[in-house]
Amino acid sequence: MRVPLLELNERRRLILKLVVQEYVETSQPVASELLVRKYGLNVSSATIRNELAALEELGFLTHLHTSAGRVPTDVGYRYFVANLMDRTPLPVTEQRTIRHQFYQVRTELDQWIQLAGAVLARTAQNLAVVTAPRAYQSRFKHLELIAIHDTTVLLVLVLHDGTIRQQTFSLEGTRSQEELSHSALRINQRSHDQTVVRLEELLALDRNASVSSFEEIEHDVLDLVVRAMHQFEDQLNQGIHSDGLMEVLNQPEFAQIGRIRQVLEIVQGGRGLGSLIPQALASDGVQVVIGGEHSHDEMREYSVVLSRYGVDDTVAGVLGVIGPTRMAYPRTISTVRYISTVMSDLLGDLYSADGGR
Amino acid sequence: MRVPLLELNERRRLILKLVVQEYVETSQPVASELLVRKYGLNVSSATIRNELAALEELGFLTHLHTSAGRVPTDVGYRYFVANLMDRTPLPVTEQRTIRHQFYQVRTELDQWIQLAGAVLARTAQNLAVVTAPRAYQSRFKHLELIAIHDTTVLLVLVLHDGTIRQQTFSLEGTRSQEELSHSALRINQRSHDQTVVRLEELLALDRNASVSSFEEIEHDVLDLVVRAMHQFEDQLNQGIHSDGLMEVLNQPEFAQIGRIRQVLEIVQGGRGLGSLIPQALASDGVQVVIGGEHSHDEMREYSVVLSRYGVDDTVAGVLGVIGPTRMAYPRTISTVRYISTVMSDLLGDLYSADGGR
DNA sequence: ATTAGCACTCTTGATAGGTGAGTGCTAATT
DNA sequence: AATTAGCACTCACCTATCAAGAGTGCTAAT
Repeated sequence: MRVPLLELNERRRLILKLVVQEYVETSQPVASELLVRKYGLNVSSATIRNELAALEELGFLTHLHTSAGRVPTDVGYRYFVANLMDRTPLPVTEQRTIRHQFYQVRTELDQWIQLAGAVLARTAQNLAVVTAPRAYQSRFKHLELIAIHDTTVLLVLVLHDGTIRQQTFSLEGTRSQEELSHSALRINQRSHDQTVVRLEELLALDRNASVSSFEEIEHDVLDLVVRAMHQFEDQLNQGIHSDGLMEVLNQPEFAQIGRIRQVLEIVQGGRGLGSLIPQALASDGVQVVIGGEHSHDEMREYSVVLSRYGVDDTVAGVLGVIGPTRMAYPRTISTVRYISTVMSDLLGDLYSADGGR
Repeated sequence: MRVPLLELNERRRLILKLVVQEYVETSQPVASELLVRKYGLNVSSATIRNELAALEELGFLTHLHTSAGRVPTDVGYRYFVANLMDRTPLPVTEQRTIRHQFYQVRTELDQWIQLAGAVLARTAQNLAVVTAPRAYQSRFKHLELIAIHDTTVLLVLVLHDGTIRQQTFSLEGTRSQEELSHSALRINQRSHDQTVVRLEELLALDRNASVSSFEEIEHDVLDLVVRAMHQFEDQLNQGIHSDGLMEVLNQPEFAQIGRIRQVLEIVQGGRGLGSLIPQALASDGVQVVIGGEHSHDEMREYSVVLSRYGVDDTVAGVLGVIGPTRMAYPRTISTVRYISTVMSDLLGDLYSADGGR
């Protein structure tokens, strides 16, 4: 219905669907005879062969060599995902198991990310990627200064989106914890909910003013804060958490180390992912990019299923799965969709309607 | 000198050394002819063959098959490490490069760990592992309570050893930031530098007292703190940071995915590592365990070079390298040793003589 | 003690033949 | 017009065989 140009009759749709499902399951080229036997089709294998040849002519299937069974092309997978696959959500029992695990560790953001990666990787049997949720514009929320010893101070910076940065720095002289706490209080009062840009303005203004409202140490601390926040924004695409290397090792596609190296490069270097993630952040629902549809050559042999998660226009991250084009799309898509809603719910608890103040 | 039983004459020592070096470099079995040609030995290949046969008889070398060159056994590597290898420290230029990188990111502990892993993996061309430094007994240092919204509060817990834990929790009613800060202050004053055990006693005492010195919310928070600290101590062997998968993929030993899976299991599951790390923590200097010397079967094909790093009896972690027994021991050992001193120095800045108060 | 010489062993790579799975086509059937 | 039985054909895959080459181990000479 959606793509009348590529409309197929019922039988061809069924056959294409079966070929995709069978190939995804067994990773073996699918033969005409097997389809007839396994699925009890009431036609002979010769008929199926004719249909397979037609589907190949139309670009949905290929051959590796003359006497091999059929294998879906990227176009075939795309048609399957768009028109043929069952769109059943994740079984309720699985939903419960997953949600339960998240509520078990309802404590730390980092753990949610780890858990999302682990669950995704295990259920999709592929490599999972999760980015930390990021506020659209990071705002200062709170800082603490803690005397470590003598002249060393630990700065703990809490941003509006819940992320925490810590770093140590050295002072010229010694300060007591009381003095540090006092400085922190003064900074917190003046900087609450400010963006980096605003903080920089504030800082510049104060430096030029004849009577500064900040002490020297407070200036230094704010400098650190500004630098940390900038650094943070630059890291947007960095820090992609991944899991499931063990899983992909079991996929026959990764029997040769060359493929493993490729995937490792994609996940670590992230050139190919780098462009997909902002795209997914800007979209709603689950995005599926199949093999040759990728704009980056290095990803032409892989498929990616991504979804944004987060709270409206407040804070958002991306999670998804990378695997060979021979991927269990229905299951992967519903898992990605479900986990993204769970993560969104969890974030929602953190940032209610008032936007996290 | 050290092991008179296994004392070898000069020529055999030289030949064993050359075989090990040659095999480590080329990963090809070493032939008698090659040794003569490449190293200009003033004897014939037949003589070398006799010596090789003798070294094999003594257990230092093997054969894969009759017409193959010699390969060191684990015993051979051990003798090499103990008696033959050059013990030159890392070249000063490399030392400077490495130290420079650490001072570049002199901010966050997590970054030191990451950097140590990255540098180790790259220079040793193998898998690097780094555990976070842990205080021998974790003590409470400081906590902060930050109002996220309505009833949700972010608890930031700073431990004595510089580690930071964060988690959110919900309150019954609403509290202002001022109230929360006040509670935090009260807890901080009473709990500073206490161990978990002591905190629990304090908490129990206070609960039984007719007039409690803590408010209800403060009890709840302290409960969370105690639980977090316990959880933290249980995690001792967890959270091993690793790096260098890309590196090991280039080693010919890992041409088959079976080996990759093995190594991944060692690093992730850490059964084999689990017993080595406490051992390394309790020792001084660099520990080398070669192949069959491992007590865990799963590690019999790998060698491990580990070193403790840290400050005296205050805080310590472990870092090292895992690779095939065919490993560049001199280089790996000096790198591990050097990076452990750098990390120790950095930690020393954090915990000076007074023990980090 | 050393070494030249040589037989012997075992890997590696190439080649060839056999097998079987699966297609594509043709002609017969419904 | 669609379906199908029948069969030739193709190609990957496996196995066997062979030749070449590398390297050892031994023997006998130095």
